[in-house]
Amino acid sequence: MEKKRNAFEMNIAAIKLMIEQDGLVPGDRIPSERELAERLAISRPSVREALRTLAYLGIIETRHGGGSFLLNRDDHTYIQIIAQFLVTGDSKFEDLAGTLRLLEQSAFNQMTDHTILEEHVGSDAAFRETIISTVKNDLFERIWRQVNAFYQSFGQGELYTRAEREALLKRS
Amino acid sequence: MEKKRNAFEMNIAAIKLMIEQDGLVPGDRIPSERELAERLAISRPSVREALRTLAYLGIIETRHGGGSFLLNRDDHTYIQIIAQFLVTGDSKFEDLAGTLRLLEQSAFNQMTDHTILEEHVGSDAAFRETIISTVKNDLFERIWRQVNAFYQSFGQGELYTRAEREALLKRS
DNA sequence: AGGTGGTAATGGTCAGACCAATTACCCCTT
DNA sequence: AAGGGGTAATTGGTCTGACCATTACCACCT
Repeated sequence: MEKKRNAFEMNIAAIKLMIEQDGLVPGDRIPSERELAERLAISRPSVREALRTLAYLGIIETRHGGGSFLLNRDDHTYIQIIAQFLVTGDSKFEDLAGTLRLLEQSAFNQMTDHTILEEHVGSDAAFRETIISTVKNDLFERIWRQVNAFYQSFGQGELYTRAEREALLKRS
Repeated sequence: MEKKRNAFEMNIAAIKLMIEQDGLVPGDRIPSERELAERLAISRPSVREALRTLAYLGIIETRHGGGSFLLNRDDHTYIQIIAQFLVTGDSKFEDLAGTLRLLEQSAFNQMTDHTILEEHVGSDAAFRETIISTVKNDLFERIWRQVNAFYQSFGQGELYTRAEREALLKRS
């Protein structure tokens, strides 16, 4: 008997259920706030609290005067949200570079053919991007991309020098 | 010049900033909705929309009549939220295990002394936890912990068999 | 000092209003 | 009939105020 839960979470679940039952697909418009309030028998402020959360998570997009629309899964931003809260803690900046090195090293080690990196040895960004892309793991890639974005936001330059990149290739 | 952003997201950022500036730590009570509305010069409904989102993400916890409290980072529930939305689609669950393996492999490779792992070879969880802890990188450890929590939420068992763990040690 | 009750503070929810932006529609012109 | 323009309706954005439910606080009584 734990169906109590917060009414707020129930509202989110109800909206998601309604979206599913109505057979809405990404790009479709969901009912207006006033219509949702009526169908769910709750007030518009309550509907808005749920919709704002869904919008923050990237599930939907709201356009002033236009309505709310279901977004594609690729547009979902919860990964960014997680990273945002992960990084804004007391983690030190040098952790960023260290984490990037660890991620890229593990990706590099699992590569079977390193020759495709030779053409990118001149560019730090392309070199590292190529390494990550060979993993063929979407979650891993998104994590790396987020950490890298934070690293870049600090205005840092290259993570490796050209000599380091060449040494990596020579060693393999 | 893209500081426009949604007022809603600015409110969330403002609340997070206020929490930081006030030096609040997990467990502390944050100002009441009415006080927040006054300090941020916005209405209570707007404050609530932001607070409900933070509560849904597990950043804060609200108690009816009691107030809102800052939660521990470990209590954050965005992992469950992601799972909730991700699991309904063509979720690539295997990405989880793959990402964990990559993270732990990179951590393992940069260890200089593998002997401390011998006493934990009997426990998959302790074995992997020990590997990660040797990195001494807070951000890396938090990322791994989140991904691992996500993996555990699927009710999965051991990531490696005992034989695999022993083979790892023997090879080093 | 300990328990107890009342009161204040706080979150939960709602109704209604008004503004801003967009969309839909109808009418007019050509 | 087709196109364009302008107005009305729709929809999200925000606020005010109110009331209830729950909790926290504190003075009071025993």
